[in-house]
Amino acid sequence: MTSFTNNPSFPVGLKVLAVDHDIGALCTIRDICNDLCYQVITCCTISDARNYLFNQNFDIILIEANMPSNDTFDFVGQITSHFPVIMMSLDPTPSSVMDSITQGACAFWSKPLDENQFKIMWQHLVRKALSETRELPQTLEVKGGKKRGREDVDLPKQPLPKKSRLSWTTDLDKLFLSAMNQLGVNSINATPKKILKLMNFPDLTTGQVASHLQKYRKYLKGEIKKSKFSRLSAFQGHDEIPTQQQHLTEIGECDIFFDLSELFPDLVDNL
DNA sequence: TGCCCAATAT
DNA sequence: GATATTGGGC
Repeated sequence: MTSFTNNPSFPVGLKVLAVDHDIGALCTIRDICNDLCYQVITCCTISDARNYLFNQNFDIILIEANMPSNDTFDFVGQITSHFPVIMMSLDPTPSSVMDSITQGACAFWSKPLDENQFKIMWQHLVRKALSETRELPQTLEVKGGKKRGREDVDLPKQPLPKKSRLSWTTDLDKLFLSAMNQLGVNSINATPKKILKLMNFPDLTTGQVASHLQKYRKYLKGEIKKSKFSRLSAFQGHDEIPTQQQHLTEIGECDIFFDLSELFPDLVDNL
């Protein structure tokens, strides 16, 4: 996986249960999950899905909305309080989308499935964890084995870990500088909220961006060295303060965007 | 109010 | 030193 694995927001070995009567769709899901180093179990019926959930734990469940059996949505309603559930369909009618969401599903995906959606599907896991237990995402690695019933007492209750402070990794800096580049380094548009929006990084806060922006501006004014601002400088190897144009060239048109396109193809497509 | 940002705290 | 929080100003 990418170097994001050293970021606490990025889960390792996400464990997925995929339920679909369409074998071809299950093969696609299996291939994508294998590409992404996710663990995946596939099955064709709700009944099999129940058995899997009874015997082992999963991080996230993917279910075809138009299964032949008529108990799909009942099943979904029973499990969404314990797992993030994503529904999917080749034909996402308003009623099937509405039924999915009212049963507690966290998303509805149109087929054909897109690997890019899988790359960020763990956001639902993070959101669920934050809303229910306030646990940090890094505690969400596969726990394995344990059966979960419907009652909340079956959910692991760990002492709330103290929220660790953000570390501005090279990857985060790339996102930050890319956002700055898009907004204009010296532009009044380069405000924390807009930067945050462009960075599109899960759980990053405006305050954290604002704090980093403050440091970045100190660097631009020459009050601190580049090496003290960004870890990127460790391999870019020069300390002079760029003009805006130099900065655009430096950050926008070279290898950083190449890296970004690998890490965030959907982001770069939108540039 | 919400947001920004410089100063200050941890 | 790096990041989070505070508080005044807009």
